[in-house]
Amino acid sequence: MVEHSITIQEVAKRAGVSQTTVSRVLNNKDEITAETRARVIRAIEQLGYVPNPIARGLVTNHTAMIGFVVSDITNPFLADVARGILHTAASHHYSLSIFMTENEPQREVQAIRFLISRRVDGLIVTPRESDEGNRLILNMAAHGHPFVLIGRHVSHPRVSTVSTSTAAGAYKATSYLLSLGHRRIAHIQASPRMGYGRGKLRGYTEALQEYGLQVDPDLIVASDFSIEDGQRASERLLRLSTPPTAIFATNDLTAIGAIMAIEAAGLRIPEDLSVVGFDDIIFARSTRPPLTTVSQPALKIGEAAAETLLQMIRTPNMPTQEMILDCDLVIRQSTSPPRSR
Amino acid sequence: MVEHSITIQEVAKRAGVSQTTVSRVLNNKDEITAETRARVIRAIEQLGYVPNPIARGLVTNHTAMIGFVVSDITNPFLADVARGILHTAASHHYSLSIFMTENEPQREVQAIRFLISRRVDGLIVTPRESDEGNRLILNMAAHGHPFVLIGRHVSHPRVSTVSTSTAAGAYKATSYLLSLGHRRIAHIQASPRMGYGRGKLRGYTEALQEYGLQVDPDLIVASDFSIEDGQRASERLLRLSTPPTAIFATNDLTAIGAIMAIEAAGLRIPEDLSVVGFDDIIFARSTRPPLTTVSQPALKIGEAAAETLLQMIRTPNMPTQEMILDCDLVIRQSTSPPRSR
DNA sequence: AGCTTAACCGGAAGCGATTTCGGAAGCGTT
DNA sequence: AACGCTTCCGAAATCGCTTCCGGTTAAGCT
Repeated sequence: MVEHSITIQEVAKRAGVSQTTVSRVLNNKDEITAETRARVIRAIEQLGYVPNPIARGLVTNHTAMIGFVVSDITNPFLADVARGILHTAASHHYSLSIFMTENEPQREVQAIRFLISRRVDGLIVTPRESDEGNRLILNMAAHGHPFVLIGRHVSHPRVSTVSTSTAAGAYKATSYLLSLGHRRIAHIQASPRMGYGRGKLRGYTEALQEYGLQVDPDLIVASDFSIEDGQRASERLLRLSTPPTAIFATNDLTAIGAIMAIEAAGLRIPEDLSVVGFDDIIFARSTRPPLTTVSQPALKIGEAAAETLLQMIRTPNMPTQEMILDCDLVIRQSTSPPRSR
Repeated sequence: MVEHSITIQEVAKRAGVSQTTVSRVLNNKDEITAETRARVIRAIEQLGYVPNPIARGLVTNHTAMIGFVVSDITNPFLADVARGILHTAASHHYSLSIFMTENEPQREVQAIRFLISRRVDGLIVTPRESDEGNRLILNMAAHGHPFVLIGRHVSHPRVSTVSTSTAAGAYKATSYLLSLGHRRIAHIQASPRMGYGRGKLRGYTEALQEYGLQVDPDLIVASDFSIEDGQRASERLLRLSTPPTAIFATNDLTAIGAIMAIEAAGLRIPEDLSVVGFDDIIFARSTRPPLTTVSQPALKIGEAAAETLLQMIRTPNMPTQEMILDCDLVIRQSTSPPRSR
């Protein structure tokens, strides 16, 4: 249905040269007289010729497409990561193909397979972590497909990682709460099926231990990365016989859920309960009170991921990159010393 | 670098048939004996063969990719639209290529050109509206490329539209404020460079006129679709000699900005000032007070857009579709009668 | 038995680019 | 004048698939 678009042949004919020559000026290879080059360029412009990347891809085995498999584009943090990827991909004339897994384990595998069958030149994946997924990644990497993983690690020369120091971030957050005087600090943890939460738990634990505190398993609850689930998790916490005086949530979405649950219970933040989140999404500023949280450079993560992926595509035996970006505690008004000691 | 992947030839050899036959079972065309078909399928499975869509695309002139040009994937409303598109695209084995314009006029044109040069089978675009963009869309549609536009209209047999009754939604919102007793109702309008705000202004105006009120140009301010810009716009409103008692914002982002500005000015919501937004993003629930807003079925918009695009791709001379979905006022706690009359 | 027809399958062309190989022309050197 | 190098360009093969056209075989009909 789409009308015939002009081919390299027609350009060649018009310029009075061979396809070979046209191809050469297109990819400016080899030497070509300034004059013929000019003639070809003129023909290209007159005809409005645009090379067909499909045909090109067939022979070069490159598509100039990268794939992004993401759990949930609706999470503002991940949307920002996507924006970063989009930026650098576009600036390198790469297109981005997105696939959402909605946190369903087997859909990660499905996504990777799908995008590879579409012949993307490389893949960025975040953030689930399943054994099956890791196996597939390893397998595909062994077949030469480059990967960059965000926030998780797989050991193979064709897979790089960009992540953030989430453990350090969690440590900062928890320490801050401790320094305010809190002793019963709950942690809303990423549910095991999300992968991804190990570092934060470690940072949380270390901070507590440094203060000579035991971690109380009652104070650790699992949640999906959503407001609703954060709400549910917090309700469980509030029902405890001796509830926490502070909640450290695995991300801002769950923290927002916590805020809503706390408010619904008729308690006040931060007077009755402090809460801190993770990610510093834009909406962390618009809660009441504004959310204390650990910021992650989402845009930079995306850009870095895309940048290293493009490098890996360009140079096949590049050594694996391991980039770790910093997290910073940003203190707003959802935290204060506990009411009574 | 990517290892050689097996081709249809090897499958054919292994199954002891011709490529033609393999191709036929792949696309289940023509008649093939159950027995040969089984043999071919077995060969495919044994070899783990996956057809190369690049090669296929070269001859069929279809890529099974659709393009999505979006102003800002970071806007939760648009992220939800994207999710809807992703859903139905994936379920039809189409992949989605996303391009962001960041609301820069010329980048819309760039995005459309880019995606078409990549040979996508069709395009979904939202929401900017520039003359140049419209011209290009018209031009490309005339070349047979199918489009579906979200929230805007271009008249051509190859371009369909899915939109929402924003005028009716704005009318409901404004009427509600009027019924509460408000008379000075400001409107934060989508800045002209965003396109897209005409309907809302109309609904707003009609509601006012129905109450016998003039629209006061001082009460209409323009803003980009961001929290920050909504904040700035609201600050201007608050500096008015007789400020409004209610603000109807063009979307939830600007409404959130309004809430922040109002609070920063030491005023209370809804006692001193009511605010209503548009879209009903998830974070409209997490502001304090929760935001009264007009909901739009973002997910459905995306799904409908993708669905009609796929239909247009499948049947070249399908009549244009015009789908209009409903908006509903959802009343939360950011609105109340004005303090004094 | 002989002929038509339908069912099933294969050969080869072609999609639009890149790339290999080699040829022609121009130039300097001996 | 002959030779060898560059420099510039073209012919043709190739990538992996679909599709057109036609051939073979078996079934059906008279």
